[in-house]
Amino acid sequence: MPVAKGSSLDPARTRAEMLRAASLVFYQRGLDGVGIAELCASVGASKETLYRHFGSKDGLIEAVLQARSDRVNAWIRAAAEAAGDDAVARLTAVFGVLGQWYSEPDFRGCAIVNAATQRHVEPARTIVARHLDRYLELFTEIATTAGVADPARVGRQLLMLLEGATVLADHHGLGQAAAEDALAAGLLLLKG
Amino acid sequence: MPVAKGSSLDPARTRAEMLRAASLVFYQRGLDGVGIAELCASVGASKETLYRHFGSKDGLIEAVLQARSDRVNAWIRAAAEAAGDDAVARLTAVFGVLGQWYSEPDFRGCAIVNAATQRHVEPARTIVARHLDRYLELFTEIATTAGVADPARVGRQLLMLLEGATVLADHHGLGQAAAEDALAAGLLLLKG
DNA sequence: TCTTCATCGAACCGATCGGTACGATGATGA
DNA sequence: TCATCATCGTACCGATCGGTTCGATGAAGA
Repeated sequence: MPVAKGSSLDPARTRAEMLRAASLVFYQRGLDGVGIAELCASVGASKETLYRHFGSKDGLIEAVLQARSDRVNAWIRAAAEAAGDDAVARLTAVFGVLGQWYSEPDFRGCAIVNAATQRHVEPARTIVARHLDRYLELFTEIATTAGVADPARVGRQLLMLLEGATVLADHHGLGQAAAEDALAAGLLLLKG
Repeated sequence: MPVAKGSSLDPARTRAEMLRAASLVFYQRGLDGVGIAELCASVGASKETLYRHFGSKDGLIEAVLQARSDRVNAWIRAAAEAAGDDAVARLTAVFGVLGQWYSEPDFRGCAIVNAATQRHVEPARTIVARHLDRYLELFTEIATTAGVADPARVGRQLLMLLEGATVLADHHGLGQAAAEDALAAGLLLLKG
């Protein structure tokens, strides 16, 4: 049998699959660019199931953004920690994975920042603020390790380079080159 | 009499007023966040007039973005040129006006970049690309004047700082401080 | 076996949207 | 004076949207 009619699989599995599909399509076409009905059809679920899991479209969006923020943060953190304790090596590793990301054919900028741009409402603004805070924490650590005079400021400046590089990679076709330029500027900041 | 019923004023004046109102409300609430009917009501015009001037909502959006890009470019250029020929003074002037902008209570990031994020279609992407090109031209000029080794790269890095500072000012409540941090980093880049 | 529960699929709802059509109104220029 | 034109206001259209409801179906646990 292809798909069961009743309770098909693990409910948690269904929920995760919805999150995955929604994350992809929201990122590619925007939060208002895809409807609930189409989204449900794409994962073979019914609206009722979606609304039981997420309550509303905004609830789904919030869950999507939170999951994506967690995933990106883990990804960047892992790259930094795999590079060891040296500040230069860690920063190089971070912009290295960013460069990979920028080069993906479906890259469309930062999904969390993009979403907050489309929905000027509290939940989205809160999630993007926390997302940036986690970046900031990492960059401030790196700046501290590098022994710069004002690690907090250098952390903010590194974060600006990251976000700026993301915008240029998206809207100016720079791709990997954006990450390289940003890294070069970041290394200069670390040297003081 | 409050408002005339027939051809009220200069048609060009009506068009400009529509552009102004649309620019504001699209910026504050997003392209999909405001409908044509409400927009027309807010300027006391009829839908027929709007569609005669702009053809479609997308046509209106395109005109709004183009006008805003021109206005921002002129604003930044004027600030740079008023600062004289010195590279440091010019860069300081540019981030000075950016800091003012970031401090405005209704600041919501770069309207052109935001719009391109909401509409992944060609016209918007083209306008944002040209918008960034004009920034890049200015920053490359400044880098050249400063005598850095690779003015094109430094120009891109300065643009990243601008876009990154814009994102942080919007989503992290940094306001003017974002411009100051970005300027400090930019000055370091100009020194090589 | 019987009950409970998650699920599907489809119908349905009210609201809103972008866009069009039309009659009435008044300003402009011949 | 008369025709032209831009405009308003309103009604209307088809489509789409987020969200709800309901009967049928089947899996899991008592």
